[in-house]
Amino acid sequence: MASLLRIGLPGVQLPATIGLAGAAWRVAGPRHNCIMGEDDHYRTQRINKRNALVELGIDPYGGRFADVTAAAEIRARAELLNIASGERSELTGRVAGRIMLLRMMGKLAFMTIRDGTGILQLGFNKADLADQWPMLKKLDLGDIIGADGVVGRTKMGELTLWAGKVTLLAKSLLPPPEKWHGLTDVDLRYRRRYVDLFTNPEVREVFKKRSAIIQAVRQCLLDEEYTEVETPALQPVYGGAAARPFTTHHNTLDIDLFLRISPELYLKRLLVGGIERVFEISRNFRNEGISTKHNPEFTMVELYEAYADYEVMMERVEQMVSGAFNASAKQGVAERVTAIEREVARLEKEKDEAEAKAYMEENHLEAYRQAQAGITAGRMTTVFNGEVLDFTPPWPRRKYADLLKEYAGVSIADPGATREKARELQIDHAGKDDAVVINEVFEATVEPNLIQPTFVYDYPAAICPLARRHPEDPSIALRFEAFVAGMELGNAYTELNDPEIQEANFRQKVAGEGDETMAVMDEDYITALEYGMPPAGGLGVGIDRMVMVLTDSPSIRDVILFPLQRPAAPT
RNA sequence: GGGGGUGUAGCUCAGUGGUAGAGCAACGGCCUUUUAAGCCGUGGGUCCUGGGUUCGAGUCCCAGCACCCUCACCA
Repeated sequence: MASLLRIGLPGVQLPATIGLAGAAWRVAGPRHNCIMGEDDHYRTQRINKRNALVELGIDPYGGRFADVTAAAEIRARAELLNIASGERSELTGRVAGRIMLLRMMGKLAFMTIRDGTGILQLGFNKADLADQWPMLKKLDLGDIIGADGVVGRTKMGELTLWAGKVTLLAKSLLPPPEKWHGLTDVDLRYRRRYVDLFTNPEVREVFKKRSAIIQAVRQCLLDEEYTEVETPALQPVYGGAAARPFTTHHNTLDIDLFLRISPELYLKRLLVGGIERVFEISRNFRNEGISTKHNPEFTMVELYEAYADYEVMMERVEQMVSGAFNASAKQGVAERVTAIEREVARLEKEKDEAEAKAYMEENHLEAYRQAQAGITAGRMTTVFNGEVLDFTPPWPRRKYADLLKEYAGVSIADPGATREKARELQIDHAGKDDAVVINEVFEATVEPNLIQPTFVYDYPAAICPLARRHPEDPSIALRFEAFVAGMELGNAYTELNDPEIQEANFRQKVAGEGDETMAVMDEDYITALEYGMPPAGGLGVGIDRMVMVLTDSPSIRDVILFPLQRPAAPT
């Protein structure tokens, strides 16, 4: 991943400044409780420079800086002017951004700054800058500056804003990471995501895509006349999933509350209330393990549609993922191919064939080329963990029992054989219900093989207390899960709206589920069903995982800005 | 919780029981066309923590901590 991070623009950077509000900077002293050794000479030197700037009458933290032109806009406008190398144009502009690279050369200086749209080279010469030249020498990598100047090209042809005036907008007190490798320490990247973001362009791209994906999902549902709602995250009774909740306490009411593990039971209350198509993009909290696929808080879109069933929900999954694909991966694949090819070419030129080849393989160039070819042919192909995935609807629909037979070699109707298989797989099945054992065998044998997007439908009923039973086989529930890359992406039911069966299911203790059981009685939910809930299809899709597969991010922590971490040890 | 790996300068990383290293960054000097990257010089360390073995430990042993990967549980 480290080398991947360096695709694209060179990085550089510097952590944000903390706790320097008001006049505090005038007397800044050592900061305590810092994670790393930051009370060192790097910081001291920068504080000294900042103080020197104050002496020059400069506010080191700037202020409003109006009428800024984006770097990308400067680039686009310059493109139309056909400026020759070594020439300056008539085009003037004002830009602002963080100093990423800095090359001081006697009476001439170049900087590369970055704003939200990209990078731009600034050129300074002592004659043009006049009395601002001493100030320039007090600037460091990581500082945020503004510049006014005229657009031109250097002798080497690089687009450059030749600055006549420079404005300090924020002095940076901490040194940025190494400019070539960027910040690669995984722990530090998450703890100081702000540094990761301004250092590593690919990271910003992932989160821009995440935003675009969420927008696409929302738009898809709004287009289908869904209403977006917000339901409680603080719940007196938790439910809607098999998971352990976080507990908390409200002081005034003096009651214990749970952080929601799922919005399901509230959203279905809204079906009772007559909001017939309803969805929520909600944060859910599950007090369980952390892994590459699990963060204790994660984002789901859940939706419920009256008079529909789980087959309609399959179409909704395909619609949402298609929208999300077009909003993110489609462009991303082309960009990745270009970026990898560029880096391979550089390595071939500057290093050797072997290194270039290794890079090519490490970054799955062949898979990306295949995916791009697929897109050109009108398919929704992308790459995740080196595998080409094809999201083009319709996705394969496979019956749970058939897959169990295919991969585990056992019949869903033969608990004895299933237990035998469980023994073989070294799954502890003693004292567990048949359905639980079957599902554990399914998870062990089938799920890892579900690489391409696939709907698995008709689950054992005992593990689906909120789903309607199959009309012809009460041991089967009308439920499907969507899988991709061996990962569960979504889960859907034809919803159970019979209050008596629901109540019985809540009371049913399924052996082997441990603490993570869905059998938590919710009296008010039963009451709601007794008023009458329309038959409905319901669906939940993990947004984080969707972002993972659409951005080729191998860990869920790569798509969550601030994943949960143990607090840094005091120093 | 089990297994594997990592932890050395601000960052990225070398380091073979015997004086703690490189590149970038920083500081000083020179430099008007650089593209990660001019030249010369200088400074910079709780080698994750605590024990142990040893004449001597960054290196070997034990324990702990943090992070990553993986398995188990879950979405």
